[in-house]
Amino acid sequence: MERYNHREVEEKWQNKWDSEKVFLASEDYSKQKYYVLEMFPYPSGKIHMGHVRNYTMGDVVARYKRARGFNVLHPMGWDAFGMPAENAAMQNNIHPAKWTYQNISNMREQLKLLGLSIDWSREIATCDPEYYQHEQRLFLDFYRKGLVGRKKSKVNWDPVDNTVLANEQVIDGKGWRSGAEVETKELTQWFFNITNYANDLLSKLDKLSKWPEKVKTMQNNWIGKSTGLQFKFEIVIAPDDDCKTIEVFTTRPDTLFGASFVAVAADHPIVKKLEKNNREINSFIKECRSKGTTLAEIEKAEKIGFNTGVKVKHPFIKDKNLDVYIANFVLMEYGTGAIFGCPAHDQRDLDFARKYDLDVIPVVLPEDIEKGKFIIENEAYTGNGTIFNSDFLDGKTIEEAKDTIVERISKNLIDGSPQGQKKITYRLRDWGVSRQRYWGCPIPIIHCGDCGVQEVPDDDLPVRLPDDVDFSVPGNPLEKHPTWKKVKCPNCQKDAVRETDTFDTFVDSSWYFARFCSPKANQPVNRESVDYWLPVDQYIGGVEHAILHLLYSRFFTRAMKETDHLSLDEPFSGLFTQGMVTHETYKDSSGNWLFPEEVMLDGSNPVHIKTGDAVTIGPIESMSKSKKNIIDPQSIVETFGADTARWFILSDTPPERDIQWTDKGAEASSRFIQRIWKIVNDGMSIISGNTIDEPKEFTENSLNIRKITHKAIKDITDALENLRFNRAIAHIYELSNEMQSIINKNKKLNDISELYAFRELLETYCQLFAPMAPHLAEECWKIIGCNGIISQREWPQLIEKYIQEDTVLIVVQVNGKKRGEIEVAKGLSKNEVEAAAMKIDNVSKSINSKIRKIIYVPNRILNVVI
RNA sequence: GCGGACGUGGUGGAAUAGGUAGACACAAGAGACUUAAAAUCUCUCGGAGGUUACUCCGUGCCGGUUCGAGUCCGGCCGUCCGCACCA
Repeated sequence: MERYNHREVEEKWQNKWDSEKVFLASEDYSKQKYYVLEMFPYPSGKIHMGHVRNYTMGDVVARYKRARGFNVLHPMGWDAFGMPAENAAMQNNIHPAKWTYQNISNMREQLKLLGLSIDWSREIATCDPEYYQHEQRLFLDFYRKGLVGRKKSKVNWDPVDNTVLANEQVIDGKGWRSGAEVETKELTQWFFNITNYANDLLSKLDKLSKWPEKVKTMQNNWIGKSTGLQFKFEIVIAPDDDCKTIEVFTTRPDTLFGASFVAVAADHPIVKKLEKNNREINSFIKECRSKGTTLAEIEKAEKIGFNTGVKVKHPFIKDKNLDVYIANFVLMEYGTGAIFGCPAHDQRDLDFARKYDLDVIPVVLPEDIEKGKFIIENEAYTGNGTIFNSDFLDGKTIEEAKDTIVERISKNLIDGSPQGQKKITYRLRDWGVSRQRYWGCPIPIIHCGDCGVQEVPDDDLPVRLPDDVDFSVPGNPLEKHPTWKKVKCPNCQKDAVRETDTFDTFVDSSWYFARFCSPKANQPVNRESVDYWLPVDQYIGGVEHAILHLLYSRFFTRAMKETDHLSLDEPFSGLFTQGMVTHETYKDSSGNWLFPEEVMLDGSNPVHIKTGDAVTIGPIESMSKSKKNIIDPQSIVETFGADTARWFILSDTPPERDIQWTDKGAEASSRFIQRIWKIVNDGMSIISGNTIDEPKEFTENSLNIRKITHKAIKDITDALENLRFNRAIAHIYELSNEMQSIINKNKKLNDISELYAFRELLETYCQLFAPMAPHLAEECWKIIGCNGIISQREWPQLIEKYIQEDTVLIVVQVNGKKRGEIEVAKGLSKNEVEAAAMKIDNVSKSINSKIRKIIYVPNRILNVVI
């Protein structure tokens, strides 16, 4: 027997699959389809272990479903627009397109080495005008349907580089390149009106039964539906005569009598008026903005406020006025950008009240506390109770009080309209898609001084990115390009300018799954194709996309339905979110990170290979370039082969959890690949290579072999159906151990039924591990003399009768503790099992008092309670 | 800060419906084969006690429900992820 040579074998079968077109999806729409998709990669240059994990999982599903007879669509493409290409252009003076396409071609080669069963004929890259022209078409279709709008929004502005910064480019409030203090600036930008669908996106989550609960919960919270009261405070002391009211939103109208202040966002319209001739307010607002633009930063920042001097009238307490503060924790994006604060029953309001010495008036009394003894210290009371200190609400429950307030306030009229009404608010905001960058899909709009916003006419699509761009000066190259933006207005033919913003790359990835169905269609999608292939049956990717990408895709699907491109709402019927790949980290004595290949073990002490210096092993973290704890998949594939890499990445760790890459584990996987090869070869020799027709009768021994075979079919099929790849592999190990022991016990099999049973086992074995280690499986299939390509074989059929047992093992407990076990015929009565159990010495010994009751779970457990 | 998850031997993990905790693997140790090594094959492997039979303890911590809890409930501790311009 020759040692298994992964280099030769893997290349051979990859070529064979290619030349036989084994993995092309069929356009025969009468077949039952299965669409499996992994989130497509950003072409950063090299594949990483996260990709290996993601694409291997998808590949196992694709191969398994193909074997189950489905017409499988398993495509691959590139999320090819984005900032890194522009950074490369600036740093290395290489054109973003050139950089991107080099990376794509490099990564494509690397992916091919993994032996993925991908239909490469459908490959797409989002930076290709062939792709993005259709995105422009979709944008215009959405625009006409009112799904697109323009509004002002804030961006991070680097005043030195004169450029907009992404959140990740702002480090400690400073620009990453210039180091300048980042400012916030308002720009008019394009938005998709995702909030139109807020309720639909929320309510249809329930129907996504094959999505992880946690992702649905996260989306649910993200959309953040809340029902409350929106009402106007009348202003008593105003900044000017135009300001008559401030409108607030609250989910706790029942606490209105506990209100002690009103707070507005720093960019509330009223603040803009106040700010004009007030230096103090001006500097306060600057301070608010310096705390950062992300939600996390804002909410982590210390709660600060500024008393504006404006006062409003309490709607129900005569002569009571509330001070209006500007507060950094009130957000313009949510509700009305203004709130009333009830410190006794909201922690944030309480912290604020303590800081500025405001009244704390409790209005909800907990059930078990007396009125006089209920004191709020430093913890707000948010629980249930009875309303008090609240005039006409006293004695009511929270719910009753809410209803009463809503009713009363809607009857108050201000200038003839109700002072307030019940209102549903969402946390979800419209999706800002404008980016002031070059390497993205141009937004197909023309701005005319006279006619305003104009669509680019259909005949002029696509709007292509210019090739000749200059990255030597900071800022958007499209803006700075000498000619590109200069066009005639399609309406009046006068001079006009193109929109120089490009799309957020999330737009590109919000519909690529639909494009894969008909990647060459001359409209965004071909209706017949998408109607057949969509939805994606199994989508697999990182949990970091649980909210944005998935929500945007769900929105796009709805918008494409409304514009007659699709006929469904939900793009992904099954979703799986995989964990990350982690590795130990290493640091040298001066605290520099080291690559794993720079470290070796001297005895049990890690040392630097070159210098011999001691190395500290740090915590296990997800692989990242900055910490250098990365393992290059290509070198793993070269050393051990693709099957080993695939095997390791699927073994042991459940797919949704983080997996730790270890050298030992990779070596063990490699050894196991060799072991399979040996078992198959040894197996062939104990049946002397025989092929036997199915005999009429089976010996006990051969029935045992068939039991092993069919038990394995059941276990591995179950595991794969549920994406429990680690368990599928554990069952392969188990099966291998069984086969090993048959081989050890029998130098040669002679009985016809045993020969038949063992050959069945050998063939089944190869088929069962084929989705995980496909190259090895093809080669083994050939060695055992089977024809054709195993990747095209039908999945082995489970025959139930071979795995049926007539006896069961029943555990006998006394007071819940195991005291023995008995093997009895299946389906025995409680009395019979009881009698058998009492015969066990250890059981009768431990029953030292009267039996109180006996619990019997048929065929499982008997518990004697004394 | 808000939201979401996770926590089981030296290690990764298994336990599908509340019913034998530790499948399978890694590491470690012992043995067989070999002139030797590698490879391969076989066995042991949560802790404590006991010659064996077996007993007690044990799934982050504290409490609860139950005949029975890794699994369900309440509270805590720890770790990780997301937070709208990274993709």
